[in-house]
Amino acid sequence: MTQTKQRNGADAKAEKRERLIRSTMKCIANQGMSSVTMASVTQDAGVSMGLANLHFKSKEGLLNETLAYVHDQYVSGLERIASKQQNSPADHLLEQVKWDFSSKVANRELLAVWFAFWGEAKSRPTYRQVCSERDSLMTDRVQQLCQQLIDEGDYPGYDAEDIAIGLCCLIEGLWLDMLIAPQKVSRERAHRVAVNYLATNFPKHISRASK
Amino acid sequence: MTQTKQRNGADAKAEKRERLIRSTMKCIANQGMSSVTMASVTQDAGVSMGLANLHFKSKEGLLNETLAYVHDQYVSGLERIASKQQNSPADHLLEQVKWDFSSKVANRELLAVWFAFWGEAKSRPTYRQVCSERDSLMTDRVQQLCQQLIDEGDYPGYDAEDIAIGLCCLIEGLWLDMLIAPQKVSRERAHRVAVNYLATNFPKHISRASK
DNA sequence: AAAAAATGAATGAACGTTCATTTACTTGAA
DNA sequence: TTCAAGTAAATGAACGTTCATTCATTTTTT
Repeated sequence: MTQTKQRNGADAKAEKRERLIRSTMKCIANQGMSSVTMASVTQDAGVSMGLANLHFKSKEGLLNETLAYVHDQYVSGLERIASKQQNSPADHLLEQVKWDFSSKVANRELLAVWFAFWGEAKSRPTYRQVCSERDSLMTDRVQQLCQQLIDEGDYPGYDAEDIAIGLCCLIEGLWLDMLIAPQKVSRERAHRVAVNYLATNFPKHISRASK
Repeated sequence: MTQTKQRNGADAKAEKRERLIRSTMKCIANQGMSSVTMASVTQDAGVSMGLANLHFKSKEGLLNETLAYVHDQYVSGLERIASKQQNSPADHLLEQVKWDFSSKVANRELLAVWFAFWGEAKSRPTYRQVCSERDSLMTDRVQQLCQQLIDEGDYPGYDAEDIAIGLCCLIEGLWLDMLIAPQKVSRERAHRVAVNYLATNFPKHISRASK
């Protein structure tokens, strides 16, 4: 008897939900968003076709919940890093960057899912809203930290928002290249490039060798 | 009688081809890749459904040719900038960045098309190959220019490839934010952020005010 | 007149959704 | 504890729709 069968109803329901979402992610990564079908998702999850509609009402619902799932995962990572007492804004930034290129975040399946939704964002306001919210949460926090560094050090002519947007966009662009050209842009290289960005902007606080 | 009808056969054929591709781009941007249909594309182009299959053999063929079309457009832009006699590597880089955030390149319809293909790239080797080729052409050129600046100036510990990848990824990430959050990342801001990246890395060659 | 370009209705495969039915779990009285 | 009644979860075949593709026919160009 599997562990599944020993759970009670509520847990089983939640587990099926998550299993369907994880299968959706796998299908998006392996087949592409435009080839995802309810049949392939439910088959991968090992459940009947009807169940997906029972839990998510429709395919659209399943995709919306999948985006919400990866969104929440990322946001809770942000929160977790912020809640840890950091030694300094610089360390906080470095922790953030380190996490953004950890295997939890920057693995190709998850990146493929993000880019699949980004690729549809222009024509789907629902997707765009969730994606831009993730973007704001990340940028706003980074901007605060950059502002602290600017205030501490002597960095004339620096605009915290521009620098924050630069870091966040650099990270997203590095993710793209990890997806498209993984042999050229490895996780290590991507991380190094992002740290270099910080080191070049804040030489008094962060060195190129930082990890 | 329209201009179309006055052309000869070969020109008319080429024009229909391009019109179908442009309609495909419009449909990808407006409806999303996963909602593009042969019916919507041919209706937008004002031709019969059969014609698309006549010219492109299949929907897959039409999408492949659409990607090739935007690829060729970008690459010829690269070539054009490179063929112009530039005063210096720094000017060349600035010209490149300026073009990357011109309305020709960084308009939301075209960006939506790029991200639609990027979003499917993991599961479609054909797309990935074309996309990574564009990436290489861009990065290689930027890397050469960065190397020239490093050789000219005194920039200890600089790795041209890392800096080049940084610039290219920053540009791509800025494109993403222009697509997802255009009210936050305008064309002007994106351009400024990219120039700042160059100015911060090469302070002896490029100033923040550069355009 | 011959060749090329273009049409669009017809075809059949693929897909999302539904719902009558079955299976599994929970509850509470004996 | 036991068991029956009630509730929730899950099934999957059937249905109707959508879509890409085809091809006999028409229109346009050479």
